[in-house]
Amino acid sequence: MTLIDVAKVAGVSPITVSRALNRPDVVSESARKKVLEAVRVTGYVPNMLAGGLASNKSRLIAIFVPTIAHSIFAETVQSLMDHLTAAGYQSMIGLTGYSAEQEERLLGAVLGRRPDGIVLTGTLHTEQSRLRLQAAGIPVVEAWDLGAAPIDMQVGFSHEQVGQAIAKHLYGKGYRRFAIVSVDDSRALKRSRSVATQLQALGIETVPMMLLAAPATVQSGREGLCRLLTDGHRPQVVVCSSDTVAQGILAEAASRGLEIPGQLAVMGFGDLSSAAHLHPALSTVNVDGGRMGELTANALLQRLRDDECKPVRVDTGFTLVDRQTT
Amino acid sequence: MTLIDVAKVAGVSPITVSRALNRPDVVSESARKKVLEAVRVTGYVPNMLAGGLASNKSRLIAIFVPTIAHSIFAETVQSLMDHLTAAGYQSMIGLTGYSAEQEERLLGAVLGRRPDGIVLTGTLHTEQSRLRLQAAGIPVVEAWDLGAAPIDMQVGFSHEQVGQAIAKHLYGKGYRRFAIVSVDDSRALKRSRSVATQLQALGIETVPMMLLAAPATVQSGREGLCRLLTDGHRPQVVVCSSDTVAQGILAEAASRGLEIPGQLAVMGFGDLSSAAHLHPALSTVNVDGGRMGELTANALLQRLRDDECKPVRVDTGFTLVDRQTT
DNA sequence: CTGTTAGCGCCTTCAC
DNA sequence: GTGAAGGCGCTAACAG
Repeated sequence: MTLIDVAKVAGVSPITVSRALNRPDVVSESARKKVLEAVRVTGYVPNMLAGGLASNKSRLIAIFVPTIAHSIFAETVQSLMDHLTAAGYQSMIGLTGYSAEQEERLLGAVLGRRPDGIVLTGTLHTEQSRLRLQAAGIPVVEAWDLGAAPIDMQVGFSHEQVGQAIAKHLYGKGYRRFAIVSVDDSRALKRSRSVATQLQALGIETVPMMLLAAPATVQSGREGLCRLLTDGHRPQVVVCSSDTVAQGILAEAASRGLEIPGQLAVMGFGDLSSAAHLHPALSTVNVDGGRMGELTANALLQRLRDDECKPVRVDTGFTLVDRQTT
Repeated sequence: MTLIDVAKVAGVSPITVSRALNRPDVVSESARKKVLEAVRVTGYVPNMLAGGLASNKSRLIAIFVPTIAHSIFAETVQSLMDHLTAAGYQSMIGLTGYSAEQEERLLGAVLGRRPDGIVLTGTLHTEQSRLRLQAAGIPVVEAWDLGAAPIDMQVGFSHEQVGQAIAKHLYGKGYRRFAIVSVDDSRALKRSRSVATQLQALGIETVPMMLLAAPATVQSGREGLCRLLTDGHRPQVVVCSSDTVAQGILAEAASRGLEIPGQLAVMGFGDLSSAAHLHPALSTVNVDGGRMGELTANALLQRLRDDECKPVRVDTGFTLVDRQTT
């Protein structure tokens, strides 16, 4: 079934069918009716490969995420996809979480589909990849960060500020013996280092930090606490690089009979909607992933409509939620 | 940058470039080298829209999932995508979790990309959608179920058997006062009803069942237990339609000071890798989502290679894990 | 092993 | 408001 078949059935020229489907307002009422009816009768499904080739527009947005399972970005991606779908765009998810080599292959394959735009949630691992992205000449939004040297647009927050907020808040509550359990990922490290730096500025000399291999798992969180205690550290509060790590800490603490937050307070980090029920006394820094997805979609769609509009840079902020009674 | 540019640089004809890239084995060593070098120099990225249009093969697999955030299918999708990527296919995720109307539009849009195959994880909501899928004439795999009237291939397990296994196991442990908290989703209902039916066969007359609106959330799980208790039920064990619901039950039980599993035992259901750390005494029926993804990919890839191979129907089974000490 | 020819299904441009 | 011609970038089929 092609446009031509539909045109024959409708008794108009192929181009009129195309217009009736893509720019209904530019076609007469009667022509549009005939075409729509013919589409219904024939069960015609427009071929977007052909359409994209001819128009040089794919109506496709590529979304890069480190992983999809238990991802801190899940809400963002869901919301982003919803908003893009509503605007008539489709999304293609690329999983970057593995080797840098695989990431480059993936980028090549995705770029081959000629997406109209690209969203990055995690970070691209190689400079080469960043260059190819730039070379593609399409709008790019980096989400979940507000780092230096943006490729194009950014929608996110400052990981340094998160770390500072955590340090100040916990210090203000009177804690003096800290520990950090962090995944070895660039943004997680930004937050963790910022916590340590700020604590030092407040006079806390030593802040033991356990570094775990990415990706974060509950299991690695458990191990983090184990090693901390084995090494002889006795923190009053553990700052985690993510809620997943925090969950591991909580599980390990439970199995050791440690009272939360009395004997050990825990601070997590993650998406607003995912952490709420992990533990009644788990404090967290929350980010609204859904909103970030929406803002990302808006930034992209605006640029897609108006190529010359100024590049967006949105600070979505974050919220420190204290659930500790102490 | 087009194939023709590369051909000029390499000093061969366009078709040789095409072949060097797509079927390297049918091209001479020297030609291949020249082409690869020219590709490197030019930074050429093949246009898959054009390629797909010409060859009538998109190297694209569509994956339909109800939702991506906190999804029971996350591991399956991740694994599936990994395996498809390794085989040179890209995946396009469609989110079906909302209105039936939206689902039909989505299906139309996705079919417009001419995917080479389709994977369904959740169920399609309308008959119309099923028909369009059949009409597309491409391989379809339904995952996470082994229901009657398969569209094409199936990789999954029997939800009825899950229900029966749960009922028999808990009855065998001596429980006599049951309750079910289930989400209102076709497969969840299959499991929950099967539990109730089997319990009745074992002589348990009344099994109160709380039905919650989909999608399952931790919050709805909490409410399920609240309503159960408010209604005067005092179950020894609550069977949940998913781990997410179970998590809600656990949270609510904790806030009421109910001992798990002494005062209230809980049975969940879900993916192997996600439930492990929710609660030390949470029993579950586990399904290996990663393996299901792999088997799904294999079924699809095999069919894609050999169009005439017999349609696959794989029972992946499930595992009942009892973590209760009682 | 390599090249030529033709066309995939649609949209752009320009004319009416 | 509608149509005719041409081409988007690539590959199938056939020829050499």
